[in-house]
Formats: sequence, C-alpha cells, structure tokens
Amino acid sequence: MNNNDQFVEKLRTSGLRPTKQRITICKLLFDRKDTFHFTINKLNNILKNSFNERISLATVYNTIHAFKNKGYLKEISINSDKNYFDTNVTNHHHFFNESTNELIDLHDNDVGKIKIKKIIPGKKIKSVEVLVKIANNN
Amino acid sequence: MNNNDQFVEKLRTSGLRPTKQRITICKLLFDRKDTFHFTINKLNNILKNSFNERISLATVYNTIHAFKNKGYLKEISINSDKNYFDTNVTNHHHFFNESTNELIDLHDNDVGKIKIKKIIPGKKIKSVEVLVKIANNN
DNA sequence: TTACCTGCAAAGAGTTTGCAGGTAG
DNA sequence: CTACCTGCAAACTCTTTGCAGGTAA
Repeated sequence: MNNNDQFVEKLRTSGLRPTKQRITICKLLFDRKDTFHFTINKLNNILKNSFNERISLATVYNTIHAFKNKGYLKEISINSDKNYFDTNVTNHHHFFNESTNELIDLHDNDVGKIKIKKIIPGKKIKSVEVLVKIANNN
Repeated sequence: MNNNDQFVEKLRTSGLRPTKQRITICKLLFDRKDTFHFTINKLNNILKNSFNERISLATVYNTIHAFKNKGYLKEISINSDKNYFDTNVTNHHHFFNESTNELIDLHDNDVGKIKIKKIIPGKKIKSVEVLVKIANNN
C-alpha cells in the first residue's frame, strides 16, 4: 500500500523499526489532512475500538514518546489532568474548549503579533504560545 | 498577632474554619509582597523544613484545593509533570524558565495587546494567556 | 544472529479518599 | 454537641520499567 510505504520510510529514516503497531499508529495519526489532538487515553480507545489489532498500552506510550522524540508530535499541557499531543509540531496557538475538553489550532494569522517587552538577562526566548480558553455562551 | 487575625478573618468569611494548619499555609503563601509560584511538592518541603509544626500531605492538598476553589490561588499547567499554583489570581502571562523550572509573572504592560481574530460561533473567550518559555543563553 | 520491539505485570509517582480521632464554634 | 478538619493509610490514576518472548534486518 502506498501510504504504508510512506510510513515505513518515515520510521526507517528516523531509526525506528517499522513494526505493525507503529505503522497502525502512524496511519491513525498522520494519514489525515487536519491536525489531530489527542490524549494517550483517547488514542488508546480509538485503537481498541477501530482496529482489529490490539496494541498494548505500554506500546502506545512507547510509540508516542518515540514519535515525540523524533519530532513527529508536540506535547501540550492544558491543565493538571489533561496531557495532549498534537500532530502539528510547529509553534502555534490554541483554543481550548472548556465545555468539551477539545483543542483547536489557531494559525499565525488568527492571532496578532505578540510583543514581549520584558527581557531576562542571560535568557533567550524559546517559544511564545497563547492558550485561549473558550466555553459555551450561556 | 495582626497578620494572623487577617488570615483568620479571610478564612472565616469564605466559610473555612481557621485551623492552625490553614493559618500556617496562609502565612507562607500570602504574607509576602511578590506573587508566589509553587508546586505542592515544593510547598510541602518548605512546610516540613521551615516550621516546627508538621502538616500532613493530605491536609496540604486539601487546603490548596480549598484555597483554589475560594479563588485565593490559580492553577497553571506548564508541562505534564509540573502543576503550579500562583498567588496572583488575575489573568496574566508567564515566563517559564526551562533551565530552572521556575515561573515568572509577566505583567500586562510587559506584553503587547493580543488580538484573537478567529471566532468560534456559540463560544466565548474566557481567558487569553501567554506562556513564554525561556532558557539560558549558550 | 543480534539488536530492537511488544506485551504483560509489577512498580512508581502524584493525588484523592475513607475513616477514626480531634478541634472550632 | 455538631459539623468540620486533620492525619494516616489505602486506594486510584497515569505513566514507566523489567523481563521474557517475538520480530526486523
């Protein structure tokens, strides 16, 4: 299959063996147009429900961390009990919908330029990210 | 003591009994000029080391959550394994020093106005917060 | 054949809870 | 006296780890 080959290649070039489990997770995460936001728990549920193949939770954790270390995923912290991953690995901003616990990407042109006027001597800025919390009107 | 009376009053008016433990924690958190950023673990260590009185970890958790629910503390998520609390409960921005794992408040005039140009129908914006990650030059 | 990977179960870390005894009002 | 609070230990959740068997190259 064309797509599988793509993922086999992707894994191989980054030094990860293209196992069945990793290819399955690749397809789920990267074979889509839009960016995908997920928690490990959500991902594990999708894997359990949507595929015949069962992947152990330990392998899901291992794979997600391997992908994160290779730069295929970005980790996002919203609150203490929700640790999200994002298939969009660029620096970008987010809406967090407090009513549904869902993340939505904000693109650069959705947010005006952010000016940080304070400088800490001896430190440099690594990233500037905005989190906009939203909720239902009522 | 004048300060203690202040905290007794503060606790009482919010429906919390002014126990010895709560007053001790109040003094540690709120009897200072600058805002204070802490994790439960850090707070517990300070309590263990700096006071003769021992407060059980469960009580520290209970108290911090009670204070948060009463609006005396704000919770801030930086990454999966660091859950911070902040004595500055207003909406504001932060530096996070990745070299030392420390938070620094950014005041409104330290950050230019942030314009969110995207609207999600039926949702309203609850907060807009910027996290600026910094690290040592090298 | 060798190094790497998976899956299980156990271990860890951080947090919460049930309950008995203690304290504020 | 009553409701609330504390401290302990156990329980829980999420994540990581050790190890035996399996798979890729």
